[in-house]
Amino acid sequence: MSSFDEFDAFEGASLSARAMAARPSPYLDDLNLAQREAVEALDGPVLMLAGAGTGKTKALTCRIAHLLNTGRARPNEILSVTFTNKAAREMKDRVGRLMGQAVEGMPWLGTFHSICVKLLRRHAELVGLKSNFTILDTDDQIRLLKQLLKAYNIDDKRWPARQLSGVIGHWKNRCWLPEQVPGGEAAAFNNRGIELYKAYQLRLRELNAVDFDDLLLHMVTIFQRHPDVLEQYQRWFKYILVDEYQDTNVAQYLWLRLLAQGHRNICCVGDDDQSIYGWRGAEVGNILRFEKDFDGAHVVRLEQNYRSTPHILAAASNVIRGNESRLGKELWTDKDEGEKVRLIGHWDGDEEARWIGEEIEALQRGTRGLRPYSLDEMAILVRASHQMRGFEDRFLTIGLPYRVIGGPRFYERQEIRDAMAYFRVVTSNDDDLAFERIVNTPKRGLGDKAQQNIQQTARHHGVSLVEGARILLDEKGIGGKGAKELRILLDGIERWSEVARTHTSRAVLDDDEAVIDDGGARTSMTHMELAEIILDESGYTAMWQNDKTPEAPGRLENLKELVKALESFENLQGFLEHVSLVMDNESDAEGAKVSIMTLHAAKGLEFPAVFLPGWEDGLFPSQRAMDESGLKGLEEERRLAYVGITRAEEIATISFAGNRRVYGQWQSQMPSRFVDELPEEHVEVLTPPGLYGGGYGAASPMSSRLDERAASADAYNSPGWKRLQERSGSRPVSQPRESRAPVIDAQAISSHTVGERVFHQKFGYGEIIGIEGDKLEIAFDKAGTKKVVAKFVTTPNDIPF
DNA sequence: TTGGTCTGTGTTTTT
DNA sequence: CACAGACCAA
Repeated sequence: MSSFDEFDAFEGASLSARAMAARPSPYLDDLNLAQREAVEALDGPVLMLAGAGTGKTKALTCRIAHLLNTGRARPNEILSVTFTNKAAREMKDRVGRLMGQAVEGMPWLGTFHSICVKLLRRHAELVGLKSNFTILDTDDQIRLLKQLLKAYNIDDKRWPARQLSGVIGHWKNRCWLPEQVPGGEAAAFNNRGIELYKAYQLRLRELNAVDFDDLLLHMVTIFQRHPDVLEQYQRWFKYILVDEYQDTNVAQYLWLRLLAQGHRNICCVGDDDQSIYGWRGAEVGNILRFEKDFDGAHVVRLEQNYRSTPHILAAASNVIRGNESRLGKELWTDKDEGEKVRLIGHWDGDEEARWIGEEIEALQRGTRGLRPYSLDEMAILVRASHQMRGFEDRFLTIGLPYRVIGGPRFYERQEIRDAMAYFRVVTSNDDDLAFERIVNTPKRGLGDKAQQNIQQTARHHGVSLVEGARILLDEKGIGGKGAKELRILLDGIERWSEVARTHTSRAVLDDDEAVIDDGGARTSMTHMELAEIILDESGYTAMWQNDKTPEAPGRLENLKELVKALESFENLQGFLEHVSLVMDNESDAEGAKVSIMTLHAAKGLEFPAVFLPGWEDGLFPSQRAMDESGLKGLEEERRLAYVGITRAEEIATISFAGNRRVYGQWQSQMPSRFVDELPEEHVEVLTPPGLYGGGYGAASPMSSRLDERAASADAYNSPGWKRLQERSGSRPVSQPRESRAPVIDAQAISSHTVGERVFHQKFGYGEIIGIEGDKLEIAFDKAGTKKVVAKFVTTPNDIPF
């Protein structure tokens, strides 16, 4: 059924193994003692505790190289798991480089999910699925659950599908099948959670579909119920490596333990201090418990840091010291001292954004004896994504190029999901969830009622929605505009499906071009052309072409990109199989830009200069984390702080604001408790230009509870606050708002007039309502009134007057 | 069926 | 404040 090329027969083992073992291992010379120990301890369980920036990936890839080089295993016998595709790719690259391109494949180096898909496609029938099952994205999942709630007559306003999805996800992360959910959880989702979970799983099986969590859950189930299958893989995977072990959830842990049970050749790499995904099921306990789970485990600590200066490391260490349950690690470096961690308080969030913008420009120029930094070397790491807006707004007005990392991923975008839904329907006509998504996109006059009709007909006849729709049409159960449009759509699907079927593979030359009989005219096309035709004929492309919102051109661009991405696949089917798991967001590489991202997104990255704004209690540590998870939550927040600080190589700048607009309301803020955990001797307190000497809480509106807190003696006595007061001293109340003279672009001034219609990259169309130097005040059609720099605005000539 | 207005809500996110 | 989802009127 499926090809077993990853398992090709193993011949001449001992001789080749011996020949391999005789090879030199030059890569070992590059390692420090601890790294070398971790690489050379090949057999038995190994826990590599790798602190931030200690060369973990290096050790991991060398270990793989060593396994191959000593002939312990061949590339296809090593199971090597990561969490992200990016990490998997990087490891593949680096192993390839170490081995001199000699490593073809490493078919089992990948994410938990992509490896599980591969395995599950082989054994799908053991959990009642066909091997061509579809993987649902979150949209599909929610839609399915909504239908379920409706069927169960549950008010989805009081009990939203999102919440149910969360509950089920939580259980799946723990590896509980519906019948295994413990009694203590029975009250979940209004006492009906377990019942609904069971129904959901049933429905998924009917649809021949799985969600992301199922990929692991099903594999664990299969391993547990079919010892013969498990044994086959236990024998095949001679060595197991796991990256970011602190992020594994129970399901992943069980999966690994089952596979490692035989030979126990498992090497887990991780850092308990960087466990920041507890809220989505990761169990720090997995790494804390490792030595108990794997008796006689060899524990290696990587503590020499190659990334940051001593001041930065000291600051990070001192913060993380506040956590109770740690395996214990102390990072050290032989780097020169460098700059102290810089700490600065601001009047409010706007001030903070303004200051950081200026500081970035100053670093760029190279000031105070520091080397000049390129924008690519700088990053702003925030706790919550809504903090990004302030920086974006500010950077847009001053014309500072930035890039936001970790926004909606490419394949999560509406237009990409829509397009993929079209492809899904075409490749498998019975993909009901995909059909549902596209049946009225673009608008075809097929609203709720018509769709319900189709659903009913389909269910009544026990067929797919596409089939049901056809029956409904034939029975004249639907009329008017909808009927006509539906007919066109169904005919289209039939036509495209035919092409997709006849056009099987690009790899086989003879089949390269599909030939369809189109009213006597012979047409041939590639699957890329087919994709374009689907999007055109369905009216989907036209929908965005007619859309006047500023995002529309970008969406069309993305669709083009999607079609281009098809090129590297054999056919639509092959594309769909991979895309849901593997597609990454596009890297907009052109030009140096400051990166803005969340602390979570920053894990694993490093930058010479890092800004950590918004260190205020309630924001960071987040109030919610503390309310919901108490001390555990606070400790995770603290690890987040640790991750943030350790991203910096040379300069770390922490800041907080005394006032911040939260949900439109001004609130006064207290400095984060983490600020007080910074070691004073490694911190330099900076003074913002124009910091009021008067104090933070006093001048702010007395409207909220937080306000009272800030205005109380407590706030003034907080050490972080005191320290700032001492160092910054009193200053006159009036001060320049801008420390730099505005640069005036003479051309810009002369080329715009009030009342003119203009176009802006980000905000779309708008009308100029004011001009101030080189800044234009523009009332945008969609984005409201903003001040932007004139050079970012164009006068479109296709707009009359 | 559509689109507009209203109401409620409001971390972190990979696959 | 800003956005999504629900609800209601045409």
